Amino acid sequence: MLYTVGEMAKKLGVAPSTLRYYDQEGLLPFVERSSGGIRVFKDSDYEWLQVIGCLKKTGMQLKDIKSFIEMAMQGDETIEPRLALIVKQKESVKAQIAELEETLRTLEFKQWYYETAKKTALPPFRGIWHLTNCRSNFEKCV
Amino acid sequence: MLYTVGEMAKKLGVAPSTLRYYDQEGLLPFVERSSGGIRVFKDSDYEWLQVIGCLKKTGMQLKDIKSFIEMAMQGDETIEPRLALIVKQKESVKAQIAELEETLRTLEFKQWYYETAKKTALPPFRGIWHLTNCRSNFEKCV
DNA sequence: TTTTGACTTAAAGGTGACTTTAACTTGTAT
DNA sequence: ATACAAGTTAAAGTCACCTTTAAGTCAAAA
Repeated sequence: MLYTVGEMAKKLGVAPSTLRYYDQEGLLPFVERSSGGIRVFKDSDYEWLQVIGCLKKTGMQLKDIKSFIEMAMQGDETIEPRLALIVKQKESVKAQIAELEETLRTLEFKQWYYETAKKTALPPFRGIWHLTNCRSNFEKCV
Repeated sequence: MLYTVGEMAKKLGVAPSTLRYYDQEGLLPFVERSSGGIRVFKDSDYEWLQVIGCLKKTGMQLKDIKSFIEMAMQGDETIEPRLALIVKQKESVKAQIAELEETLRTLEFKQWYYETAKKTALPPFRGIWHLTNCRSNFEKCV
């Protein structure tokens, strides 16, 4: 199965210009061209693009994704550094999750605060600190 | 306790230029000035800045944080929309966590793949699909 | 009082990731 | 054969978020 840039973009849910930009930036060295110069995407290219998408979701920059793709194109001799990079990204994603969970807890406290303020028509906490599940690093209740 | 822009920046772990930029963008309407025009940060301003930091961590844009701050400056009459916004951000953060957890699972599979490839010096999966904990939305093993 | 370091502003510069534009080409459908 | 949608490129534009620069001011210490 073969695809034009527009078809592949649709399949991925991105703009065609995004794929052209990635190609220009050297992220798509695997994509071939027709005799007339038109990009021809294969199913295996879709899988490459899924890898790019996965790395992007980890917050990796395009230039680093490019390096990864270049390594992968080299073949099995680059398995070690690629593995190292995957492990590094795993740790990064774990840290991002931990930070978002902390942020979530802060938001939950703020929600509780606003809901209490609404009910009582007064700021909460008039000597009831010990009753609340409030956060140790307590912040201004805005 | 009072702070200059440099001291507050240090306390927050950001560049002084960042605080000046936020002020310029209208995110810090609460910060007062000395007679000579120097910004004077109070402890309560630190707490405002923590709120800004929290919202930034949810991925909110500066212009939306500005709206939130402006509402909070209005007082209790804006509690309802502020609560709604907090709840919305909570959902957004939950979705971000879910996506990162999915990404993490993909990375874990890739790590397993590379480690197996290293051991066997051959790509994994030669009829052993059913033995693996591999992902249903299987991707090219790059 | 003078020095010195940190402050002030407006304006320009930088970065990352695209998107848009303009002029042109390709390739399929009638 | 011709039209036409969708492809091509280089270059410029956009957006969010800062950072840097330049020229000048403030205020605490020597």
